[in-house]
Formats: sequence, structure tokens, C-alpha cells
Amino acid sequence: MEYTVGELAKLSGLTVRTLHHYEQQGLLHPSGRTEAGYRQYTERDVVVLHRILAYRQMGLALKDIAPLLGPDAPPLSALLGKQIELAEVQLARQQRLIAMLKRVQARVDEGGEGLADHLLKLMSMSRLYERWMSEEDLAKMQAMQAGLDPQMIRHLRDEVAALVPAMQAALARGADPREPEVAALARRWLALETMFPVDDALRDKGRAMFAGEPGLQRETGITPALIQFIDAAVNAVREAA
Amino acid sequence: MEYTVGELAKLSGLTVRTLHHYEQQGLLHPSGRTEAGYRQYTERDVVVLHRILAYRQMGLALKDIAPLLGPDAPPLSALLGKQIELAEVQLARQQRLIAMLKRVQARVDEGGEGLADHLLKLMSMSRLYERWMSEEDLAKMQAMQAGLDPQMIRHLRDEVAALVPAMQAALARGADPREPEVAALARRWLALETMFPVDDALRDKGRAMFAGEPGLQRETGITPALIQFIDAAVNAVREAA
DNA sequence: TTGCTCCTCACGTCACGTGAGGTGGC
DNA sequence: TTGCTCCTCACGTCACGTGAGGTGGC
Repeated sequence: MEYTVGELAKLSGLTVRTLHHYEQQGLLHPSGRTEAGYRQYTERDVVVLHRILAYRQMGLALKDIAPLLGPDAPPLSALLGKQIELAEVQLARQQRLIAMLKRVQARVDEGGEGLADHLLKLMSMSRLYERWMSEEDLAKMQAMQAGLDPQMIRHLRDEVAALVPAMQAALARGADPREPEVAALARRWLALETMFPVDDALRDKGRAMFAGEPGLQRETGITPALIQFIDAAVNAVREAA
Repeated sequence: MEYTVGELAKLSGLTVRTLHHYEQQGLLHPSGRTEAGYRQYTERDVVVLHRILAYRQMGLALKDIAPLLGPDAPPLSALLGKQIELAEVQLARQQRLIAMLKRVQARVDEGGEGLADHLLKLMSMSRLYERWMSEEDLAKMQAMQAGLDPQMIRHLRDEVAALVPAMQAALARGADPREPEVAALARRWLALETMFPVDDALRDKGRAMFAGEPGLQRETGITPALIQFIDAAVNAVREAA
């Protein structure tokens, strides 16, 4: 079975120009030509074309695809497995996006903070998370969030929003982490950690993220110094118990 | 609160150049400039930026976004609702893609037809479906497929693969749709329709698709004439019962 | 003969990226 | 004074789109 460019274009859903372009880029040369110069594509070419499309959907640039089409290329079935994995990662990402948008919407419905501001903050946060966390971490966080009811989330949010500035103030005035006023804050913090347990690996990654992102520190006011101060205060409370 | 380009870039995850570009395109002019000519963005600008990003994620070209930023633009909260809807449509699409890839993989594992060929066929089919069916139709089909066990699907596939050429042959030799040999085929067809009921609206759309896509007719051999012939044969069997 | 598909240039486009050369704030 | 961010051109790039002008098969 042989195809002309037009036929292959229809079959694959691409345009004729795109097939020409792939040929120019050295990706897909038709197996033959007719006397009049018409391109003739065979089944073998169709195999190569699909390989190209698979790599393209994986986000590779055309010039990076060319070297992957040689004789020592991985078999299509291996590619298929990778494709499925990739698609599932993207699916998870999409699910997280939707969850985020819905949280924003809930926030708006209850008439909270300025919408655009909040949305932008969340979007840049989610970009940060994508940079610092693995897919599994993100899935874990997503699962945690989904497991909490909205009222609990509100409580968590409000407590953090109250405790962080209070701790900052204490740190700024040079307070001792063991003094009673700070200890009271630390007990509330500890209560949060008990209500919303986070596994250690995740917590470490979160800390690494704050340490490595000065912009995030400026936005939230959570600096390494503050983290150390809170740690000291919480540990003091723990030891006292 | 005011931002420089660099600050806004970090906040939004865009590049400085991109913000410059949006300004060139008339999308986002900073509310002010310092004496030295530095751009000054305000919270109002942040709102506009988010609106731009939302529209961009919806797939609009920059020049089409400009007119949507005027004073009579829909409120951000409405946009948010549309964003969620859009994201859910994309989610469903992604789920269908994964289901398709997994079906191909199952096919490969059991050592069926040539993989590339099959995959390419499926991909162009799914493109056709996207053109002719609504999101709800696709979701319905997806649900139907998911509800069947693999053995049933194989049976359906094999029967169709056997019946279509047999009906074609009968039509080609000018057979009467009521003659016994054709009636035997029609009974098997009817059995399939009973085992795998399809609602009428979906069936009609499928027919419209075959009628409107000559390429699909050539690929499958299912022409309007063949459909008419099968209908006649099936109806004859129905009336006889 | 008519209409459709094919051919090869080659410039256009969209959304930015990437220096080039220079000025302003801590 | 040094380093960082900012400024304005302006050409480059990536993956094609879109004619321009001409030839071949049913």
C-alpha cells in the first residue's frame, strides 16, 4: 500500500505542508518518487511518521527528533509505554489545575481576598511546586488536600495566617524561643502539625524550596531564620511536655 | 503595592521579554513610569495580566485577547468558571487519549495487527470523532467502552470485521437484502446491536460522520449505500420475527 | 479539455528569545 | 565604584501557513 502526500496528510491529520516541512528537516523522506516527481510513502514511512508524532507530543523539538529515528532507535512499543506514562503525568497535572481553580472559586464565592491577586499567587506557587517537587510528592499533596473538608482547610489557613506574623514579630524583637508568649504560639503550631501531619520527606522538600527561593521568602515572609526560630520554639514546647 | 517588570515577571512566571511583548501588542501597559523610564505595574495591572493569561490558556491568540480587556469585559469570576469548564473538557480528552493508548498497548501485547498502522488509524479516527461528536457524546462512548470487558470488545471487533466485507460482497453482486444468505448476516448484525445497544442520537451522528467523510468510507469500506443495504436487510429480519 | 493533486521556491506569521549598546539606583 | 536591573532597538527562531507559478494524471 502506497500513499501520496495528500493521502498521508488526511490519514494522519497533518497538512501537506507539514509533511514537506518534516522532509526538509530530515525527519521523513518518502521511500520513493514517481516519474513526475510525486512523493510515494510506504507503510514503513507511516511507522516513522507515527514515531515522529509520538515524540512531538512528548514535547521534543523537531531537530531533537531526527537523531531518534535511526536504526538503533527504541522500538515503538517502548515508546508507547512512555507515551502512556507521560499522558498520565499530564492528566495528574490537569487534575491539580482543576482542583486549584475550584479552590479559588470557592474562595471567591465566600467573598475572600481579591480574586486576581489570589489566583496569581496560587499560579506562581503551583509553578514553584512543579519545580521543587516530584510528581509523586504533588500527587501526595493533592490527595491530602482532597481528604480535608473545606472548614478544616479554612482553619489551617487562618491559623497559619495568624501565627506566621506573630512569630515574625517575636523574632524581630529578639525574643527567646522559650519565653512564655512564644511558647503559646508554638503550642498552636504544634496543634496544627498534629492535625495535619506531613511526612518528613515532603517537609524537607518544602524547606529546601523556601531556602532556594528568595522571592517566595519575600512574598510569605518565611525565611530560613524564621523557620529556625519556629523549630526552636516548637522543640522547647515538645521537650517541656 | 507596585512592581517593576522583573518583579512582575517573577510573580507571574513569565519572562521580562514576554511582558514587553504584551505591551507592544497593546495588551498590558504599565500604569506608570518612573523618572528614569522604569515601568511601574500596579495591582490593577496584575488583574489585567491574569485575565490575559487565562485567555491565553484558553488558546486565544494575543491579538484576539486585546478586545476582551476593555471596560465591558466579563468579570474575572465568570472567566474562572469558563476556565474550569475548559480544563475539565481537556481532562476528559486526556483520559480518552490514555484509554486509547492503553487499548493499543493491549493489542500489541496480544500480538495483533502492526502497531504503527493501528495506532495511526486510531489517532486519525479519534481526530474524526472530535470533529463530529460533542464532548458529551465522546464521554458517553468512553463510558460504554469502559463498561465492556476485553473479551466482549474482541468479539465485537471480530464480528464487525467479518460482517462488513460479507455485506459489501452481497451488495456488490446485486443481492436482494431479503435473500436467505444476507438474512443470516443480518441476524448476526442484529445480535450485535442487541448486545451493544447504542442510543439513537449517537447512531445518527455516526452515520452523519460516515456520510461526510469520504476518506473514512474509503478506509473502512462503509459507504452510505452499504449502510442502506444493511438497514434494509436488518429491517427485513426484524419484520420476519 | 477541465479539475484536482502534485511540484518547488520563497516570503509571511506568531510568540516570543537573544544579544547589542546604553542608562539608573543601592 | 561595582553589580544588578532597567531601557530600546532589532535581528533570530521555531513550526509551520500561504500564495506564486508551473506541471502531471483521470
